[in-house]
Amino acid sequence: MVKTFVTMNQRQPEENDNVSSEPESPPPPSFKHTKLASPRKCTKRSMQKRVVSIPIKDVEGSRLKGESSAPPPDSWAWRKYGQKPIKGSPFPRGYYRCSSSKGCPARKQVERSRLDPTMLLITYSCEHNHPWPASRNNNSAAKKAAAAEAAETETPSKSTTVVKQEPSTSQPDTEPESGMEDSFPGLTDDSILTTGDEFAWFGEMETTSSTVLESTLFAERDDGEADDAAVIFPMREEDESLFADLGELPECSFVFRHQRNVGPQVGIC
DNA sequence: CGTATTTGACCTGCGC
DNA sequence: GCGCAGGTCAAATACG
Repeated sequence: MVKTFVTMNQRQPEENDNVSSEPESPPPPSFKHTKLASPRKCTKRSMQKRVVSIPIKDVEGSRLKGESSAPPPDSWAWRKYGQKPIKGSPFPRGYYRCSSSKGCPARKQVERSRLDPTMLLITYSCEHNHPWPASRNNNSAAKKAAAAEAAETETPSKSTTVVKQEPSTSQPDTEPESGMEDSFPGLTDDSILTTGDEFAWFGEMETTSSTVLESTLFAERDDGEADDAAVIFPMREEDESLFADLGELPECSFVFRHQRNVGPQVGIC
């Protein structure tokens, strides 16, 4: 339901490789067997991230064993590969790797919001320009997730989209009232859409009810205090046009069909 | 028995 | 250069 793409460009200013036509080679499937730096290079330098915040109640159906940060079900299979306590946060962060297909570079981190423990912050990341696997729901995890989602009886609600900053140290959620353009003057349509293709898969992410988008992209703002800023804005026409380009993705339309009954945001895929 | 999760150790990046 | 924190690995364990 979230339909914004964000490019992680938080370090070297010259890192325009996010929009480069020279895609970085995907990591070899075997890199995990070593402890070399390549995987980390992938995550830090050429990784795109997208942060989604959703109410925990919306994912309760999928939570297991009272886990504090169980991920909500979505169309992809995720395999947990780690969990770490985060400094300053009472809640651990879970690390998940995409298991929908072999060699899938996508990862996501799931943690509770420090400011609002009722919210789950989910950071999706994928190596820049790495194609998202065409297939999905092709393993037991995906099926389980789908089943959990199906079992979810809560009524989808709200259609508010929130875009906020999320610096690496994590920040509390606040709720400015201005729209995206006002809050993020440096953010152009280009800055978002240039990664749309690479993040096509993300348009498929199925979440429930309200959605919060958070991005470190905005952490580069002028005053530096924006770290704590979150911008909540209703999905509007310009936003729809912003996401319109993503509509060309066939699977995106799948999401649209899937959630067409939950509100106008489903049409902005 | 195969797969997923847990968890301690290890590695890397970054700030001081 | 050092220490800290975040991120990942991989062995052990749990689960279906």
